Amino acid sequence: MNDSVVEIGSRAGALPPATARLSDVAAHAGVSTKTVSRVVNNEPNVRPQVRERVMLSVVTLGYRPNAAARALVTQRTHQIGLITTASSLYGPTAGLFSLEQAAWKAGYALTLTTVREPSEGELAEAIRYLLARGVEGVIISGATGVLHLAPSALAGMPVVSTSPVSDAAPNHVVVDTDQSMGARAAVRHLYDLGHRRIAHIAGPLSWHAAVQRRDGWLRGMKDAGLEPGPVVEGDWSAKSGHEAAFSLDRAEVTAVFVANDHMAMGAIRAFTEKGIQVPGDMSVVGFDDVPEAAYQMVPLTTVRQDFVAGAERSVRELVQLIENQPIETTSIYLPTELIVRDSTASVIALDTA
Amino acid sequence: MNDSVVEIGSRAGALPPATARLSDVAAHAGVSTKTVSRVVNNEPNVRPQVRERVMLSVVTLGYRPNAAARALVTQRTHQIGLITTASSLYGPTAGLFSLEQAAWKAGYALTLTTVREPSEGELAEAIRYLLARGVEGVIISGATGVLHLAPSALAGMPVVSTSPVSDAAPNHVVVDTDQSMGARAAVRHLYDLGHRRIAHIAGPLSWHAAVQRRDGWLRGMKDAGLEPGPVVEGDWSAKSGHEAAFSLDRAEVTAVFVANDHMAMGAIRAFTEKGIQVPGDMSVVGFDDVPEAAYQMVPLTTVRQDFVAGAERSVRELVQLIENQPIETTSIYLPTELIVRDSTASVIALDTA
DNA sequence: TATCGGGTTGACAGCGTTGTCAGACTGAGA
DNA sequence: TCTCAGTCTGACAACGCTGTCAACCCGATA
Repeated sequence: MNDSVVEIGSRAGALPPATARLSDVAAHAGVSTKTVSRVVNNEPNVRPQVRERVMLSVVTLGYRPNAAARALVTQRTHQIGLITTASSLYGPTAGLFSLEQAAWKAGYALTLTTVREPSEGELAEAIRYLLARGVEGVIISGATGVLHLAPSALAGMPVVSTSPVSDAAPNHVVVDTDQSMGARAAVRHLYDLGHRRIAHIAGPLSWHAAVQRRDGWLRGMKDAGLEPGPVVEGDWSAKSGHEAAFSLDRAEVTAVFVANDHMAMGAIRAFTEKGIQVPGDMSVVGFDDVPEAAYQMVPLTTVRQDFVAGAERSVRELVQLIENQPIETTSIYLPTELIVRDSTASVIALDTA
Repeated sequence: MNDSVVEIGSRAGALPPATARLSDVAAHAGVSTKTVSRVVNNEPNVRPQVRERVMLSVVTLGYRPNAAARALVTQRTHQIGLITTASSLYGPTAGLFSLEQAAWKAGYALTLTTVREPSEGELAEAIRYLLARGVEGVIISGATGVLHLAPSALAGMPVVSTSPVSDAAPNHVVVDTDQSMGARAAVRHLYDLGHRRIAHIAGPLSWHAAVQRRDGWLRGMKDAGLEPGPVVEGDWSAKSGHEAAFSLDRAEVTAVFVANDHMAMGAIRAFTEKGIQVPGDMSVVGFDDVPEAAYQMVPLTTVRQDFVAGAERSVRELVQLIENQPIETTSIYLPTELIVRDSTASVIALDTA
């Protein structure tokens, strides 16, 4: 007895390669498997002395519970699936790690799945895949327009997504930042600076987020009594922002609301190439507030999203769904924040120039 | 019989909510569970007629195999764990999705884990966590200096990482881009442009990648017979690049090799603020080739890494390790590519200016 | 017709764990 | 000392699947 204590204390070298089972621990400690199970799961009704002896055996044998066996009998896997678009866009990515941390804290593991294109077919395949892995709920992030999820494919599984779903599913919550409000704030900001002709460089309109931002811009223009300027559709990339900006005419437009920061960077670059100064001749507002936005040659005015908060909220809602706790609402929209930097300026300055 | 065929054909409405078991399918098809198992697993020795009947029952009942039960009996989970740093840095992130796709293709699911700080303790915790989840191998990405992995913690589990491991473990392969060579190429490029006083803005030197790039720069300087300029350590962020650049003296230095693109962006911004033109007065080379690097106000000369190739290779090696196939080498270094754009210029132009 | 061999099928055990339930043990009170 | 309630402990079945092995069927051959 004392010997083994010493051995543990000194972190005896190699652990047994083949992992011990509950019954091995039981034999080693001289108790039943059930008692070991109780100790391992921190259940009550075990004499402290026995508990200690069992724990010692657990450590000595390097016992680790077998997740599959446990899942089989408890019918719980404590796994949640994440479906996201396979692109290193800042948005979907930024939330990813917060998602994992939140899931970890809640006692769940994250299984990752990607879809190239958020088509109904690919989505269904991803869901099947996760279902087969035994996940207890799914988070659908970033991608896609309104989701068309065959309810049968989901089999009643809890889902949290950033996009709304066509058929109102029973176990579904939408958690997203309030894209539309963010866009309206951007327009308002430009309006307050005296801009009246404001264009929009949109994201790919197959994305719900892109539609939301465009609609927010439209709404903002209408609210201000302005005629919406031209809209050009990009694909979120700096490259596409660069191209889009080339098609914008300085005579028609004094400001652009761009659907994300990377396109905004491309746009600013394009304006510069055309001899249009930002913000002197043209104001630009981005969206996302990527970390490097503040350190561009022209620090970017942009709309900040709180991806961390979104991720945490998503996990919270999903876990509530999984554990059958009551949920308050089925759609949650998180606030955005306008960050004013140097890429926007008063139109007065322009006119006097 | 015909009835059910029709029902299937018309995609009869709601599927049963509780998922059917193998025995249910067996009963429905009038065969043994073993036969259903054979059909589901595509094993031979089942009469085509029976096979079809079983498949029909599978579809009718909406049967999905129970992963836990399967894992329990086969002792295989087909899950691999990913440990990565919880930051939306471009590098670790860019490979993530390729990793998932490669794993999917190889028939494995990815379980995600993050560590805040790649300390020995956090790493051990993450490994324990993954082990408890039953992963068959682990990929450690991005983070950290030389890994100190207690072999006991790993319990002989296959590991692929981007950083080398202190104790040579038996089941371990390193897959990384050849950071050092990339850095040397950058220095060489600056040298060829006539630069002789070249500084370095390094990443956090707790990162293996940062050390590699700094050492590559040092080596490149030595190879060219140059005295290494000052080194300033950043934290990968644009902000830190901005700060670092402020401490660099134009009188001492005509070029900077920056350890990643985002710091390079911050540095360029800082130089501009100080009235130092890039590339006129100062050449800057980045590292990574982030998508927006080409669309900066000063398009960035940088060293491109192929994250996709790295991810695919990592999965390939890990799967080989898991499936006990022979591996060729225990460390693999992928090539980089120098992308020359506008942030570097000949030093001649500088002198004449 | 009897025998043989291949393809096909099913009975049964077992993977490692937890839930159920009955039994054993304990100390307090009569 | 005996009873009783409460605490502790273990035997056993079950979770859903696959591996093993024996049994069966069939046509071909002797």
